[in-house]
Amino acid sequence: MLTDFKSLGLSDDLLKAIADNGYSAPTPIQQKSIPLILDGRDLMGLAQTGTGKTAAFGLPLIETLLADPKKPQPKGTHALILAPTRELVNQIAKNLIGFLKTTPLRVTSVVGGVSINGQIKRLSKGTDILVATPGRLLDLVDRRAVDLGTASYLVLDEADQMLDLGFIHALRRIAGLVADDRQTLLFSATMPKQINELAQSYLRNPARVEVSPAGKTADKISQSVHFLDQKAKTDFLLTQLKNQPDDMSLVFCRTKHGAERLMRKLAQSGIAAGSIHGNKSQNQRDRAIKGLREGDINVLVATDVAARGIDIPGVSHVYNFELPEVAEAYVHRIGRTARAGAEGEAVALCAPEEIALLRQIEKLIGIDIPVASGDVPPMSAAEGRAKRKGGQRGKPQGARKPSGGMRSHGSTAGGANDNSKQARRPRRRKPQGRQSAA
DNA sequence: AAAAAAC
Repeated sequence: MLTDFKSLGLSDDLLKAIADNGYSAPTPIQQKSIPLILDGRDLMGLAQTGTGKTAAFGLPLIETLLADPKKPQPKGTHALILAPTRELVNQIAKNLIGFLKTTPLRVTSVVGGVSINGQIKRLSKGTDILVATPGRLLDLVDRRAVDLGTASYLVLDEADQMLDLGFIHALRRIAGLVADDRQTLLFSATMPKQINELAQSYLRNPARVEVSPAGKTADKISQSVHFLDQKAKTDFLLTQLKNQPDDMSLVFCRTKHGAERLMRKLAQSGIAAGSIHGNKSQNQRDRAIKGLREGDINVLVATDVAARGIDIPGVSHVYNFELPEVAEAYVHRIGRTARAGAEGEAVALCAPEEIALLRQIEKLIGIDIPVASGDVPPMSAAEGRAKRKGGQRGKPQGARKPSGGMRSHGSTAGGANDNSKQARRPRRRKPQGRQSAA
């Protein structure tokens, strides 16, 4: 059965904008999310990479704001969208602007790494939708350049990362500043169980839309793994890249230094390569992505700054030159290819010391990645035990456990069995206040 | 343990 955007409850103006932007039929995450959001529900939306999550929250948000009789206050904003990297914020804003051409709504994006003055000036006039990275937003809050109290919609893109250690502090502060009776929307392709629990405290009577199990990789990505020593990886990658001179590749490394070093080696060997990581200026970062997009380079070597959300059409290969420490990052990295129905290839290079990481990734995505070359290293006794036991991912010491009491509010002391699904506590029925009142 | 995110 064919569902179109019109039947999802969007108005004619927006339908025209959707068509003008080249969208024909809504994706499953859009079909399921849009009516719920228009209905005013809080939402947890989980869907594979490249299936249109931005429009899944952006379109109903715009529709709602168009119907909203309230005018934004001076310096105020109606809706706040947060994302973990500057590039992703800018991309979201760009997508939204595409839908707003025929409307009076204003989108403003604020990120670090660029002058703050223009952002202050724009915000002084108020905005309907504000897209931001957390650090710069809080800077603007401290300068009294933005009033979040008028924001009655909060969206967290890449929600599991926004709720993880590196962002949670800023996020809590921001959530305490937006309107208490807001509508909250969380979206991601991954949602680890521990983070999901924390996420619930930001939601009020939420609907959950899960198009496929969280962590599942996109269908059109063909995955493989090569086993080889760390020192053999560079030559291997060079051979691969030289065999596909017309393809567009993204190569992920574990560290900024490693990414820079690898990019130089590739460039010395005649590959048109660039790099992107947090040690580069924003200008350099933007140029690197633009370079890949416009064909000045074929290969972009990156850290996880480029792992999530970034949409570069035409990326045919994603190489995991080093496997990520956190299994979820693998799902996002390879999700830079095979977007919007395209096909793509994900190639992992696994050194013997990375085998445990590989097994964690396979456990998360629910498949064994086909071995394309090299010998499968023998499983150590410790790994054997861990795999048989199943259960815990990550370090036994609990490196990713949220610190302090940040998630203690929900589960009562003791927290006996975290695996008991729904049975444990009745907080669904009795929605205690969300985490928001600072 | 690394990366990201403010100056």
